[in-house]
Amino acid sequence: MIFLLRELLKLELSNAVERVVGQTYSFEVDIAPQGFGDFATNAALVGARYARKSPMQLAEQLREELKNSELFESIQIAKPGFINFVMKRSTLLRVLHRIIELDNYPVNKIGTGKIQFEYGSANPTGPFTVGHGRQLVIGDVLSNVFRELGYEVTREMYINDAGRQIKLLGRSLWVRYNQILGVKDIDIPEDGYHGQYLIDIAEKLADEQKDRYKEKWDDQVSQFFERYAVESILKDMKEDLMELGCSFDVYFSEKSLVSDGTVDQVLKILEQKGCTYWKDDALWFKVSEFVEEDDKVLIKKDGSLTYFLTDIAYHYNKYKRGFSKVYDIWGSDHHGHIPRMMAAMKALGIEDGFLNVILHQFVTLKRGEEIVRMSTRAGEFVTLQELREEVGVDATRYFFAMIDPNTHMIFDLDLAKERSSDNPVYYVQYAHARICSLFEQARHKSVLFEKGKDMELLSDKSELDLIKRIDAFEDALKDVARTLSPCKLTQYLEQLAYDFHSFYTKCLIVDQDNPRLSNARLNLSYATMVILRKGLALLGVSAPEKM
RNA sequence: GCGCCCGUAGCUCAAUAGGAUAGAGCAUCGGACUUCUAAUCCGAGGGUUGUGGGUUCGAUUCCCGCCGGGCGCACCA
Repeated sequence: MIFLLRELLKLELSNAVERVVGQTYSFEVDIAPQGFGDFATNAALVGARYARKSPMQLAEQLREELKNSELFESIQIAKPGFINFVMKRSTLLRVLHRIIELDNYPVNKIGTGKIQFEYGSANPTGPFTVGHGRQLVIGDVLSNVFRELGYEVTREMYINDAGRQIKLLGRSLWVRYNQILGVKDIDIPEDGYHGQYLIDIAEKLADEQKDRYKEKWDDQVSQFFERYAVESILKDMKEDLMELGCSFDVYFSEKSLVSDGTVDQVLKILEQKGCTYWKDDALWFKVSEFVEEDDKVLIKKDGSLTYFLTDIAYHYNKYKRGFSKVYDIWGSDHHGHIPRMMAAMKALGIEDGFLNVILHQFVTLKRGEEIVRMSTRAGEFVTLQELREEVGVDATRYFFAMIDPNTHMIFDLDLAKERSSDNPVYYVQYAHARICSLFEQARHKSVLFEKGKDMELLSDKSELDLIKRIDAFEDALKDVARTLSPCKLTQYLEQLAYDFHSFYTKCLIVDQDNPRLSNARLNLSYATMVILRKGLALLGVSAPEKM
């Protein structure tokens, strides 16, 4: 049974449109701007071309058709052809009753099927940077929202524990270890890892192993240092994830794709389809056959595998696991990787739409007037941990969620630190804390809170605005899913908090002399609280009862 | 040179699959606490949406050119 206001309206309108125009088309229903009633639709504007009438004429006909509906108090038509609806108060209250009755906002489970979000994937060659933080938060929030909408979501992190970078990491650690043992004339390779964290790890290692590997280097030693470095760094990374409130269902090892034969399988398929060839002692994939890009190497002439090859294998593995769609979240510097991955998907016979890539732009850090340049290899960056410790988990998560992934983001550290109380997260949290204190007050003053009663007494504009906003929660979630941008949710919550704060300022909620009106307003506050909690939980941000 | 993304208030960002008067926060100015948390509310100022065209009832949004910025263009990942 439909109880959301906009859903109800859309249904009635669709029926009317079908009767009047004789066909269906998509249109919008929104909360109307100030002075244009409760809700507004562009149905007549969009439909004008199908109906072969002017928008105003069509609007008039639709109004006539809807005249007898029980939902509306009145229907007006405005300038180019908007139809504006004033709802009956009893209609507005339906949502509220439903939420109170369920003690929850029942989101329509429109999602079907198994999907996957892959994010936070990083070389285990150093701690997470703030850039990773952005990606982690985007992925985590999107996963939460898709799950809320009914999808079966797997959160996954790909661990690039193979390849040249890992060898470099092992070598870099070995150099640090030797430096600690006093070996001179030994330096980290030019393109190796120079960060302080490797010195820390080397110190621990030197402590454990003494001079066992001093000035000794062969394949076995190399492997030992690689493993030691990766394990140490992974441990720190997982701790970081826990602190940030990000959990994954699967940590997928790149190495495992070789050992379990997936890579060979993929190579065989590509060869069979004639998508590969040998040139200069290397194996190439015919990217150019599928998209306008140059061919790429799969197996290097030294026999080692490229990242491209293992990534194809990884996505083949995802496909075999039965996901209907997978979403990869990558930094924008990887955008060049998209066309060739799409080409590979085609070559493997995987249907369009399976692989979806969400790119996020870089995070620039600003300290004072200075832009902080960041590079993992040079060891010049601010870690996610430092950021989290400076501004707190709630602010970190909220800040990353509130900006569209596609927007280049400037993170002002001083601002985040010094003016932390100006962060919008506190604005939303404060609304929740205020509601909690209202119930405290009600108990204190012995004002009775009875769920689901007296709500017909709600009539102030601020009260009705708040109801409409509560109603729109599901649309906010759908917007997040459609645009793949968590900022739609933070924006909605700020709107909701704003509507609540206005209502709070204008209406005395706990009033001993007016117990029934108080109860009505407590019910409205309660419904608001339900949404705030739910929304903040989806963001992974706490909902404090006191501030 | 080619490709991807971006350009909106002084700053950080929004603006739903083209919609009505382009919105918030910070900053600036002026109001509101003897009554539920002033981390709040009410109001004011601040914009030729980088720029020039095009598409149409209507463009911040779509298309083309130009200017400016970020990022790619590896047998790195």
